[in-house]
Amino acid sequence: MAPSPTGFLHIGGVRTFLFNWLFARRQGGEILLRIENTDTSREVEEATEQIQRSLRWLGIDWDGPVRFQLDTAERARDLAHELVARDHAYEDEGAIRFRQPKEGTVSWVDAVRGEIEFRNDVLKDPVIVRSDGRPLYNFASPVDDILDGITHVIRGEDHVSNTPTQINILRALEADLPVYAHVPNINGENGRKLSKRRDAVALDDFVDAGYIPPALMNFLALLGWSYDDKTTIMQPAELVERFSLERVVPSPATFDYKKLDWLNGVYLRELDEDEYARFLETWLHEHEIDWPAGRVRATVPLVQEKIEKLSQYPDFVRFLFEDVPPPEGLDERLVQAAAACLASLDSWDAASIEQALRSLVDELGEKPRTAFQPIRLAVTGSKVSPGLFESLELLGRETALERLRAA
RNA sequence: GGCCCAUUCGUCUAGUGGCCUAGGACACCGCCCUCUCACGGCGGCGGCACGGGUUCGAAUCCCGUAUGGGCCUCCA
Repeated sequence: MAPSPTGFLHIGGVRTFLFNWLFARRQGGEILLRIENTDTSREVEEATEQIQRSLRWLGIDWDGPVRFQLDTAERARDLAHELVARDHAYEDEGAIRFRQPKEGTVSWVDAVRGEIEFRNDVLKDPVIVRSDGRPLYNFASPVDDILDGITHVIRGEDHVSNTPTQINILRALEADLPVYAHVPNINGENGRKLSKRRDAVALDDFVDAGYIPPALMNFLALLGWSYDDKTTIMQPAELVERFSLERVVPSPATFDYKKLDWLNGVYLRELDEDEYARFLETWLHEHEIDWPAGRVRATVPLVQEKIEKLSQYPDFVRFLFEDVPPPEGLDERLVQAAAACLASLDSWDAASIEQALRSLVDELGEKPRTAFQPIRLAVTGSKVSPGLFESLELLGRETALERLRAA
């Protein structure tokens, strides 16, 4: 995995890394994280840290220390001079250019796209070492691939046209070729390139929205890859067990945020309540919402089936943590009858509350559907809420009665 | 403009010449369940870009066209 430290990690890049990781772990191989920082002018401070943090959040790891491309600059320079000595490269205004073969073709069997062939005469002689002595990506990258013993290069399709040059360089260096796999791009919802302005693209945006790692990983894995014609839900371990480059499709995919929402909901519902509470607490903490942990934990059974993103949580249960303004225009007779009924209840639990309110509604000759709605509105301040009886139990008798009387 | 790549329901995909009157999932619509919302169940809508070949037979192979994309930096 070889990001350049020019900013936050783009979701398309995350997906490419995921394929690298799934492949390496599936094969029992090693995966390296190499930061391609030869363009010091574009380097963004913090980016290296942030990239690692994002990958770890998703659950992607790597073997050994992080490598930096600049660390091998000297070695690359030496090899460039060697190429000059052997007439495979030449000096040009202080820089060094690689001399492409002038005839014939260069081709490789791409692990996702099959055979790809370029004519050598359309390839330009690329600068491989700048006049200031720093190597450029198209040279530093294959050189590091040799140095690191890279067997498989899995990267975005935007690198397809760099590949013939890198292969020619590797051949001039008399090195073995790695297997190349060029995975498709990810498009935004309009089928065009993901745009920073219109689409959520930074991994942090997804963390903020309240997606959880295994759900996002599952979703990303399915963008351009499938296990078979039926299976959708796959935990990280299952993805590792099943991944193969042969089943990566060559055509670009459009990011479907609604499907991600659904998938995240599936994962959220599968969590046990304590895990769910931990995700909630982390998310709330990061958004500086300071609600008591015990009560947050108590809301879990009320919300787990209802929301599909953690970011929907605060609005959904706010009435349990903060005051609600008394609504206007409710059926006063009904609300006050409910208050009286609940005031005289022996035991304050959801089952008793439900039983009492149901018989009240029955006595009044109302339909449950229409009768419970004003009560919900008085108690939660909203027409949409968790289950009414469970909500009342958790709210406590005192507060519940206050709100009913105020309405 | 040159080179390279891609093209199955709105979206992600299954499909590697007969198993396809093209399967699944999300979305959407309808019904059921139901205290709202959700969950769940049942059903529905909807697709092989186009044109030529090859073949007894093509979503699958070949050619062309169209559309979309990538790259053409002393960026990565």
